[in-house]
Amino acid sequence: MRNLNSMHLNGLRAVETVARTGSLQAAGEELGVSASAVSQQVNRTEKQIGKVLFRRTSRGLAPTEAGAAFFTRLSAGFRELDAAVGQVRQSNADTLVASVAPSFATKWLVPRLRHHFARYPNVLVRVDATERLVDLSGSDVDVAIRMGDGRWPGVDAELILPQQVFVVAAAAKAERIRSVADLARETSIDDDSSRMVTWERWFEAAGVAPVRPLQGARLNDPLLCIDTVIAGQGITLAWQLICADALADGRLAAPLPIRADLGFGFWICTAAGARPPRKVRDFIAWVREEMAETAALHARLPSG
Amino acid sequence: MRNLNSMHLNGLRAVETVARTGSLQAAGEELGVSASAVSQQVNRTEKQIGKVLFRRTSRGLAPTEAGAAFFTRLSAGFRELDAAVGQVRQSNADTLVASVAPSFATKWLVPRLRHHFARYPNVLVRVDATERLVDLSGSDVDVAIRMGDGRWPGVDAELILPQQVFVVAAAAKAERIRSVADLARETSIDDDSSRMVTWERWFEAAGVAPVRPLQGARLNDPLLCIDTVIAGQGITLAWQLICADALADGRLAAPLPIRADLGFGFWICTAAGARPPRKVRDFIAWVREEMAETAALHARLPSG
DNA sequence: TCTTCGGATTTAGATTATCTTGATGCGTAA
DNA sequence: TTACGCATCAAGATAATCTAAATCCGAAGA
Repeated sequence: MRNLNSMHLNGLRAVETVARTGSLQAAGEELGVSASAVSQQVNRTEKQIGKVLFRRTSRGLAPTEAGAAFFTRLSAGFRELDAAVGQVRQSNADTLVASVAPSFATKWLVPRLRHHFARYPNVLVRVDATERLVDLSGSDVDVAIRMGDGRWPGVDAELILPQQVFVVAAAAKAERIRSVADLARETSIDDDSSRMVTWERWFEAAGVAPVRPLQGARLNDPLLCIDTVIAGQGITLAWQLICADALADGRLAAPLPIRADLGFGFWICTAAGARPPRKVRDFIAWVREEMAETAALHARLPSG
Repeated sequence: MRNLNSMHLNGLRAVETVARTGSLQAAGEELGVSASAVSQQVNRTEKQIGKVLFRRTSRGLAPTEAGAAFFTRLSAGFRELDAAVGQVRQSNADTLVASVAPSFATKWLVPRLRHHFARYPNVLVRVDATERLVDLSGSDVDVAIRMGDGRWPGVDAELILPQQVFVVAAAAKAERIRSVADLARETSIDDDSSRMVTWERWFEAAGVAPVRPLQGARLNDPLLCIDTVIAGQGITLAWQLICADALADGRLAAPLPIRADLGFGFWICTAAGARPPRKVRDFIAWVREEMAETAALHARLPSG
């Protein structure tokens, strides 16, 4: 941008408009300023460029030939800018950005996205899979689905899927676990990506005397924990969403009948106080519907 | 430009620069303002667009995905503008605009232009053939070649080809004209594109008693007059440049031996007071050289 | 040739936009 | 925890830009 940085862009816009409309008056009208202002802009730009761009005639400004090629490219440039602005503005209307945890994206959202597309073909859903709790009013994220207790500042949150927490183990290992006391002999694979699910809180919510499983790996992704457990490396505390299919097909088992309610689940969140636009309300309604099936499935999960 | 007219272009430039450089500081440096100023520009632009374009991180601004496509097009647009400005600036160096009368362009300049190109292949000469006396400092015209007495305000003028004025007629008609008195029986085809050449001034300069030729057509182009005279429609006052070839090949004859000096000729003019750039000085030198041949040719012209 | 008219330009002052500085906040690295 | 880098905010200073009215200029018409 060597040439451009020393130019007044508004001057260039004035020049382009004058070239296109043929007079200062018309250009001024299009730009919403007086003809005088346009005149000054054009003159300044001519000075900056070092060439006379218009011949002043009694019925307006006519491009000099030196200017003709210039105006063509100027117009092309401004049209491109215009299109860029138009596109990014419009993209508001037809794309929806959902920020979700990677585990939720993998296990639930992405597999169902084609249903959403079938119903709302005009809306492109972009999934922003991140651990980070994004600031809904300070980013381009329209909606977030988060695991937690629903108490976040600055968001309106609706509980869409309550979750219980229970012990899971690979099928072979599960047979050795008949009671809570047996946990003390097992190695625990802990997820530290969330502060919500801990053995302490689980024993407390389950209302049983705490025992101490052996300390195994600490991973920062619940799905990683599940995979590690499936591989027979130990046990972990899980909730329905992340282990439903592994329980259903027998790769995992829930050896104990205790499903503790830690008061958490999945919430769908929008920026506080603002009525979400249509596309977001549609998306939320769609999530609720799909969630109904998921919740029913979870209720039928084998355990104990 | 529906979208663009409501935007601050400088804001867009700020956004583009930040996207490219990755931080407000760097962008500010490139734009020559403080980081704070860039921050304000970016924020305002985000407000105008209605979308958050950057994620604020502790080591700079990172584009949101919504922004990525936008920045691509923004950059393309600004590059186009930049190229346009660069081109029109540079075109100064390698094109030369010469404003000449149509008759001079046809009879002299255009036929010789290929010599100029042969010697200065980098310089594109654009011939602006117009009757109008252009304002050399208020247009993109670098040099003008004008017929007259050299007294024009605002230009530095150099006489390159003095011209005499004499009576011409088609060969057949010329035989009937033996003396000035015979002119009274002829029809005169007058050029009124210039005030310089009139029968009154010619008789005065020739120092002979005026007679009145019959009034024929009045045309606004000396070449048109010549053609009309060649067609046998009458006589006219001409000067060497416009009738040299017709005299040489016999289509025209100059029946009288009087070549009146009206004090006019062709002058090459540049904007007053300014030393012309190299390309213009080269052009003028070239014109002088070519003119030497032309003047020699004119001296050998048959007459009387 | 004179007048008139449409448009461009100039000028000065008023109004806005923009910038700078210094303070503040926030997240990462030491 | 502190320190650092960077973004942001706030207020005043500065500079760009606009408007209005007067003026200029060339073309068309009387």
